[in-house]
Amino acid sequence: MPELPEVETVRRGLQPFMEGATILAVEQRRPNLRFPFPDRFAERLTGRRIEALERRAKYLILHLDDGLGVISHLGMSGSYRIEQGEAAQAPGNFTHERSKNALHDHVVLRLGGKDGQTSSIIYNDPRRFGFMLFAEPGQLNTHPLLKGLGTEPTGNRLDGALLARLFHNKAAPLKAALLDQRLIAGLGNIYVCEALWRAELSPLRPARSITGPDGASTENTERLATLIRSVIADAIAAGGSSLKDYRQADGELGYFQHSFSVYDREGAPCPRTGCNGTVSRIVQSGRSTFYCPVCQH
DNA sequence: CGATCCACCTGTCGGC
DNA sequence: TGCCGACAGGTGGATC
Repeated sequence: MPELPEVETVRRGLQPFMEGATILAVEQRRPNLRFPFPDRFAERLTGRRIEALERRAKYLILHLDDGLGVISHLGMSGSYRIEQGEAAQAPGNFTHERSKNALHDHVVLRLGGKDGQTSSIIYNDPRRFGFMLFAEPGQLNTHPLLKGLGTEPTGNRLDGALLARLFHNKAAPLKAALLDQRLIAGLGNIYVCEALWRAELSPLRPARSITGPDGASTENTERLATLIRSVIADAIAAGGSSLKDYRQADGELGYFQHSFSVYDREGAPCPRTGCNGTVSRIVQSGRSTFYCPVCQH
């Protein structure tokens, strides 16, 4: 269930195991996910040291000691889990009571940490919309999947003035504009719905209608920018709090159980104090939008 | 060019 | 119970 906050939560969970670790072995169990694995995938990873694990938008990027970049995207259903100890010693041994979920374990990385501990990092992805690709040394910034990405909604670069510039002359509905990764990178269906609800803005409204003439900042762009940042920050903070038990009994990386104001709450009363509206579900660009038609204008 | 749709997959859930 | 359709957190690529 990965939007930016979930991917950041995964990154924080993997980082202590990955950074500084050496890749001892790689098991690639099928030829492709959404895309074919790169040629010599396992071979080029084996023996390398992982220098850093970075997140950009919804992508995870491993930086290896020979300059190779590994770009990992979780798609709709991808997840990583960490196994330590005996269970991790036998990748491929899933014949006994290992759940049928193991059917979708597509990649296993055996790591030797700087502390001498070994671990297995397992990528699972039932729908296989995720992928792993290489960026050759020095090519990360020009990689086709990364070069067009817009501004991160973390930090302070996303403000009302930037949003106004991005949306100036955009006829597309706010919902579609906020999902456009070339404008803001990392927002997905859930947090777009939640941010628009917080900002009391209708997802149907043309993006350009909240900017001033000539793309000037307005109260609306200021408020929306602020609330996008806060919803993402809140979600990351909540995901982070679930990190303490990232390794559950089954070894699954647990996602924070979000409680949403509108997402997936069709028919529920609008939670805004003083609003007597009901959460609606409509379809925009083929995807569900949840919003309150009473207080979002 | 920009804006819109579809395709890619498997799993789950609700209705009959 | 079983079957069937709708739907799911994303995005590259085809098409207009």
